[in-house]
Amino acid sequence: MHLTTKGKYAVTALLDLSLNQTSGYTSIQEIALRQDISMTYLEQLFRNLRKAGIVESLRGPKGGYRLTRLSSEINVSEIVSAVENKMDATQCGGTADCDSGKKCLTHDLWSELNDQVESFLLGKSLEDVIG
Amino acid sequence: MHLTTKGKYAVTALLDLSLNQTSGYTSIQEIALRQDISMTYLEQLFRNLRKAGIVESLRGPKGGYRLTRLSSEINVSEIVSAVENKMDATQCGGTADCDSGKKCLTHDLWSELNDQVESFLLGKSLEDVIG
DNA sequence: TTAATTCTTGACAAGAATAGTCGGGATTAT
DNA sequence: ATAATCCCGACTATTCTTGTCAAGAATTAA
Repeated sequence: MHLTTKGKYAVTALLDLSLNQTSGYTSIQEIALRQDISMTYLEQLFRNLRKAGIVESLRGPKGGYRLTRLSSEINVSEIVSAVENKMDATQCGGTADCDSGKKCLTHDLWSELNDQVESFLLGKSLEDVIG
Repeated sequence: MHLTTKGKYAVTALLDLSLNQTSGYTSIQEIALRQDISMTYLEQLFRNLRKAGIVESLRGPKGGYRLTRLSSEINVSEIVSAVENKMDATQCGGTADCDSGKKCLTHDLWSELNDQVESFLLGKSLEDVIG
């Protein structure tokens, strides 16, 4: 299971987007400055957030990004999943063939842990986090 | 948050130890063979498990490791903590000074996630995992 | 006592992943 | 047209994981 700065930056950036929401779009530069995150690195993350349908973009002056949904309709799990490689804690990636075809000793343990984390993050919307 | 093969190997090895418990000690080689884990890598992990007071060792022939407590009295959280670098999900490591002295936007979120994971793993003893 | 076995320790190395950079291209408001 | 901004792919540096290795210390069995 990995939760790295990728996921954390992404959540932070979207919270920033949510908090400073105007009628228009917010540029990556603004977010990068406010949250002290490398701008070019943020660009990479926003590519994935866009592919995942969490934000939409407009190019050119006055361009930038905005949320596609209300902040109450976007949960942390989908944000993290969009940018993070593998949150799955099982060795086999969930296929349960971790011990030469069979389930290994610890499969159910890590699988349960996945469920715990997943359901916690699913239940947290951006709005919830803002509090 | 990191959960890597270190933590998983450690739990697997201790489960193996628990399942194949005799009156004496079990060598790392046996465990490595049964669980298909690099022996020299396991040695490293057992150093930490020993420092953490989870296992005790005896050198020489008939030597090896054994649990210091009943498997019902050893939980997964302490095993993972013993070998894994940082399970803490917050950027600041819990000190809450993540945003130039103040709590960052996401501090409470990751802190809560920590608690979730921690309490889940604390509640799982080796015996529980064996089922 | 000697040899074999096993843990103990520290240093080293390969590979992968993260974190971040860079240069150029496409699009759009003004 | 020009400047702002997103878009994309490739590249690099650093860190972490995942080991390996060699030498040493302790213990048991013969």
